Order: sequence, then structure tokens, then C-alpha cells
Amino acid sequence: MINYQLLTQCPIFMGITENEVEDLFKKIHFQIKSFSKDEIVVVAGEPVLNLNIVLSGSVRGEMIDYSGKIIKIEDIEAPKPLATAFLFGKENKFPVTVTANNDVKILTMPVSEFLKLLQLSSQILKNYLNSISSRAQFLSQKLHFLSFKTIRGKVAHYLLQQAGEKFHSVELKNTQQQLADLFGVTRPSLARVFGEMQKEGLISINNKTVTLLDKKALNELINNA
Amino acid sequence: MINYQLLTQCPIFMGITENEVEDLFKKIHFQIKSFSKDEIVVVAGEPVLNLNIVLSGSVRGEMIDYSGKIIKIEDIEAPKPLATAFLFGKENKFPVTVTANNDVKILTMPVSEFLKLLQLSSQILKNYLNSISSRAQFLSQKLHFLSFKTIRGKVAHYLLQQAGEKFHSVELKNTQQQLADLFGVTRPSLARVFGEMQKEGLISINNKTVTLLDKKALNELINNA
DNA sequence: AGGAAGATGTATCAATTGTTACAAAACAAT
DNA sequence: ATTGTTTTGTAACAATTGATACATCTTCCT
Repeated sequence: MINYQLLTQCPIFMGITENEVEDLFKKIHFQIKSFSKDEIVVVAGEPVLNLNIVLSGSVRGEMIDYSGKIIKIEDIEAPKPLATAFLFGKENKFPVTVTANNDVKILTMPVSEFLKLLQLSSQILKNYLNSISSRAQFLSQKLHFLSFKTIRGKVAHYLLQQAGEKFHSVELKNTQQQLADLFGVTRPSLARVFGEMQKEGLISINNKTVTLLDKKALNELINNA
Repeated sequence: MINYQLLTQCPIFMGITENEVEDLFKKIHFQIKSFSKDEIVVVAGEPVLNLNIVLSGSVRGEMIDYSGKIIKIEDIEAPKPLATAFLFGKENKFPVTVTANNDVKILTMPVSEFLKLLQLSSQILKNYLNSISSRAQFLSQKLHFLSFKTIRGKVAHYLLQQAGEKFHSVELKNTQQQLADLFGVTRPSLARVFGEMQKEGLISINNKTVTLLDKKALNELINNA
């Protein structure tokens, strides 16, 4: 039996009631597969032909490098789906090998059945589209940041973008650590740059509020980066 | 009137007959808007509330940097859609300002109507999912490459990828300068790394041929980068 | 063969960033 | 208020890379 209550907590079924999920699942074909601890669920490179959702237990995604060493990438726990970003597209192969951390039950349905779900429920469709779109947008933003060579450039760009044209101050929503990750730098290096820019009179920092004192100079930082 | 024949060449309607497109369009609401040369179609930062498809003419996407300089990003010609990657997701705002290159007709429909299309036609749904998934996968790959912090890491990754699993030597097709540009580093820095790796016995360089002497060690460089 | 142009190897120094460590500050919970 | 936790500021030093310059090696042209 499936715990539909649990499934409603899965990102794909967000905003759908337990009963609706149950109704939808009556209309499509799916299977429940069981795996025991350390059993391999899928191998990296295999084409993604099914949508897999972890119903109980947890699995880990691992990459095998060229020398055969195994590197753990992430844990996926119930009720999360696997590799949703690879169900479609040109390179729809599992990027990682997935192994069971413990006794695991996985709901699996062919992509064709998932397509039916998407057409039956506009909520599921919206959830899925939002999910992969957000992912693409996140990646795109991240790429853009990496194109600035210096940390100063990245910071200047970020602040100007957040502030927009009208405003002269930005309320930081993320911790320095999160920003540092976004920029691909270390946290102390980021803090140092913030400090330097403050000393030079480009910005002024008060708690989580950053005031842009010299937008022109900040621009020039971008153009030189 | 709409040229449905033209629309079938739009990526979103690929694989659908003219008649099918016409039938589908009878079931949804949309508008045709006209713009004259150099008229602004949408401003960067505006939320993407509609799917826009260029029916005739061409538009250009431009970014305005903070100092007011305009940088052209790309041209979009009929029958291509605008900003399809930004219809959904958390940051669904136009990344560029779109301006008409000449007299332009644009088909525009609310996202809610586009959702209807996706649910009416599994072909359109597949087309769209493939399109944004491929984009995300492409970005992900690119990001993976840029995510190596050290030049050594990038070089190691590049060489191992070029060589594949079987081979132990790579014929460089690009000059060091081109490789340096690809990696986003300076040419002497790249040459230095090549030199160091050769001294350490990781690789051996003969003209344009690079022999990988120690694949294991090269892997470790990647993992630490 | 000779010479010019381009590509590569190498050196030196400056600039930037990472690493590590620790203190101060802000925050949350009791 | 007080404690414990998270976040932020800062410092010293190491490692990496950029900038610049120049010698050497290739390639290609005549």
C-alpha cells in the first residue's frame, strides 16, 4: 500500500490533497520496488526512463571517478524524487549511481505515465515546471557570477542587481556563507572584500543592510572584471 | 491571420501538423501585437507573464549595464519564442530588454493559456520539457567545468575527458592560447601548469600530443579542486 | 635554406584568493 | 539575563594566478 499522505509532501505533489493524489494514481501505471541496504538502484550513465520517488528509507547518489574512487554526492530521503532534472532533454542519463542506504521502497513509473500525470493535473504540471525552471535559472545565475573574475566584481554585480536602478541600499537575505557559495569563493575572502569596499567608501554595511555609496565606482569594478 | 504553417517550425510546435496547431489555437486565448522598428517589446526585469512568439520580423535581446552601456545579447527571428526558460520558476523575469529590429508581429498568450496547451497536447508538452531540460543540462555541464577552481583541476578534467577511459594520450587540437581562453586563464599560467605537471610525471608533452602517465593522480587533482 | 610570424617555455614580481584560526557580534531559546 | 549557537569581522601566512618580458622552438612561406 502507498502512503498517499506522505506523497503529498513530495515537491511534485505539493498543494494536492491526499484524495486527489489517490485518484490520480488510479489512472496510471506504476510499480513499487524494494531494495535492501547497499543494493544499487540505478547506475550512472543509464538512461532515465522512469520517474523514481523514494517512499521509505533513503538512498545516496555517488559518482565514480576515472580511477574508480567513489565520491558521495548527496542523500535523498523519502518522499523525494530522483533525478527529476534528467527525465527529459538530450542528455537524460543518470548523473550519479544511486545506492540504498537502508531498506528502501521506491515508486517507479515510466516517463510516459508521468506525462499523463502532468496532463491530468495542472498543479503537478506547475510544480514540475517550476522545479526544473528554478533549477535552470539558478544555474544560469551561478554561471553569470562565475564569469566575473574577481570577488569585487561579483560583489559589485550582485549588489547593483539587487538594488536595481532606483534604490541605494540592499537588504541581504542570505548569510555570507550562502553568498560565498553562490560566488564560488570562501567565506573569509568574501568578508574581506566587503570590509575593503567599506573602507574605500564604496559601500556601508549595517547589520544586513548594505548601502551603495558610489554606484559609479561599483560599475567600473564590473567592467574591469 | 496567423500563418500556422510557420508556427509548426517553432520549436514548441515541432512535430505537430498545421491543422492540429490550428485546432489547438481555437481552444485558447491569445493576442497578436505589432511593434515597429526600435520599439521596446519588453523591459529587462519585467515578470514573464506571457509566452511570446515572434511571428514575423526579428527582435534583439539587449542588456543595459549599470553605466548605461547597451550590450547586444542575441537576435531572435520568426518563428522563435522569447524567454521560454523564464515562463516558470522563482525568478521568472526577463533577463534582457527586447527591442524590435524591424516591423514585428508577436503572438502573446498568458502563461495560464500556455499551460492549457501543454495539457492538451502531449507533443507540445514533450517539446517544452525537452527544451528546458536540455538547457538545464547544458548549463549544468558547463558549470561543472568551471567549478574546478585550480588550473590544474581544469587541465586534468579536460585531458581525462578528451582521452576517455581507454586511451592514454590526447592530441591537442587547440593552441595553448585557445585553451587558456576556454579555461578563463592567461596563457603563461596554463603553460606553467603544463610544465609543472610534466615535471611531476603526471603527463608528458610532445608537440601537440599529451600522454597521460598517471591517470589516478590526475583524478585526485579533480577531486581536490 | 633563410627569415618572419606565431606558438611555447620560463622567469620574476605583484595581486588576489585560499586556509586557518580566533574574537566579536548577533541571534535564539530558555 | 544567560547560555549556547550561528554569523560576522579580522589577521597572518601560504598558494595560486596574473602581468610582463624575453628566449626558444615551430611552422610556413618564398
